[in-house]
Amino acid sequence: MPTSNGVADETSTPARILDAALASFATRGYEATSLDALAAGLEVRKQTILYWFPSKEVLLDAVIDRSAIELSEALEGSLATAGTGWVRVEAVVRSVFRLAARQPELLGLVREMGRLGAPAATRFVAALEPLVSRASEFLEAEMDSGHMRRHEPRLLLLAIYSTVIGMLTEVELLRALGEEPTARSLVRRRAEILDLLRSALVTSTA
Amino acid sequence: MPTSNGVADETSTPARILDAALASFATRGYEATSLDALAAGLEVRKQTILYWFPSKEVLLDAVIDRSAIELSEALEGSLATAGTGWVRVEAVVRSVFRLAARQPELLGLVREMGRLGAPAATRFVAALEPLVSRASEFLEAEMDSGHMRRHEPRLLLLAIYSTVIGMLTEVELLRALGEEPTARSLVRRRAEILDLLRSALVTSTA
DNA sequence: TTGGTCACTTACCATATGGTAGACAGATCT
DNA sequence: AGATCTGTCTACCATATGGTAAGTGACCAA
Repeated sequence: MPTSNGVADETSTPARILDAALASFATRGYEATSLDALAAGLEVRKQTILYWFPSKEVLLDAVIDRSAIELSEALEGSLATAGTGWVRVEAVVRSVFRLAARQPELLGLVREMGRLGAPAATRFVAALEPLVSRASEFLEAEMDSGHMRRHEPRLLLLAIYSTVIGMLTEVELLRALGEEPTARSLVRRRAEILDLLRSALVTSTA
Repeated sequence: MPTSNGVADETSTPARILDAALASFATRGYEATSLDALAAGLEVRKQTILYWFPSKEVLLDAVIDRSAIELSEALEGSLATAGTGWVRVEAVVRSVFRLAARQPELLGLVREMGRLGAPAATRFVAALEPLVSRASEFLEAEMDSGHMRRHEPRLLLLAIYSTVIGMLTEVELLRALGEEPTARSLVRRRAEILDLLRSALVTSTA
């Protein structure tokens, strides 16, 4: 049986397995990822993977858990920013884009989650539930106090989420639209999203 | 060799295969769909599928082609609506929601396309290219004539697309947010999207 | 009647997949 | 030194997968 704290070390085998699995799940997808291919990329036998994670599904769960934590930590900070409603929304969107530049696999996994069946998706959503609740409550409070145009808070959240994820993960569509995955393009996409959201949310012109 | 016009008839074997494949590709995903499972659902031997579509990839291409045509036909009509800029945008969004109620698999496939590798996604995007160009040009013209707030047309298109698709296909997230997939919920989601888009696009208050 | 085509079936097959059993080297403990 | 534990490897396996080869009965034209 594997030691429980083996995952902590960044360079340990289980940590490397998690990294590779996250990357492959995010790009190729869960079903399209084979343990053999994963092991080959790590220069390790497949059975080593199964030693640390007794099944492919357990591996997925581990990836989900770790990613949800990283995602929460990255966003909760910016969600706690000071300032009026719009400033805070902008801070969160900016931090998502920063995250996408630093760890694109994380966003890819988020997208993949929406596709996987109930067990995995539910686990992921459950892990992010506190973040979602806080964001939803924040939006509602800001609308109550008149800082933002009135919308259904949870649906607004879904709309923001979908747009941001779309702008960051729809690589084929972006290519078809002439947007290559460069840093410059990322900045343009961020500006566009912020522009759209501001005009949809802000009540009075600054 | 199969006869080329076998697909035309709605109840023919190839047409039924296409229907089942579309449904499974849209919900389970392409890789997670096995020809055996597909055949079992149709009460047909797997080899019958391979008789009409010589490989799984060819079957996917056929599904893509047929779906792209249906999608184009459904949207081109509403895109040709008369009226000012916003009215036409609203008409298109409404027709997408109508389509989602009638043929939810079609929207599911669209979502799946963004996930599949270059060959499939490219084929799909290419088939929809005329529609995308026309929509993009329309948006640009409306912005030039001052009917709409200025945005990057292609990125705006992607934003609208992402939001609509998200509202219609993010079933797990919607459930977590308390939105069950009922007809009533669909109406609320549509209202929310239209509200968001209107405030983001329309220049003068009506 | 016969020859051929069409739609589909039964019988196989090579490969890849997730997963199991057990051996083995090195470190750690007694 | 001997026993135990840890991490990895070699060897194997049952199953599922996409795909091939060779039929079979129905229909149809000559």
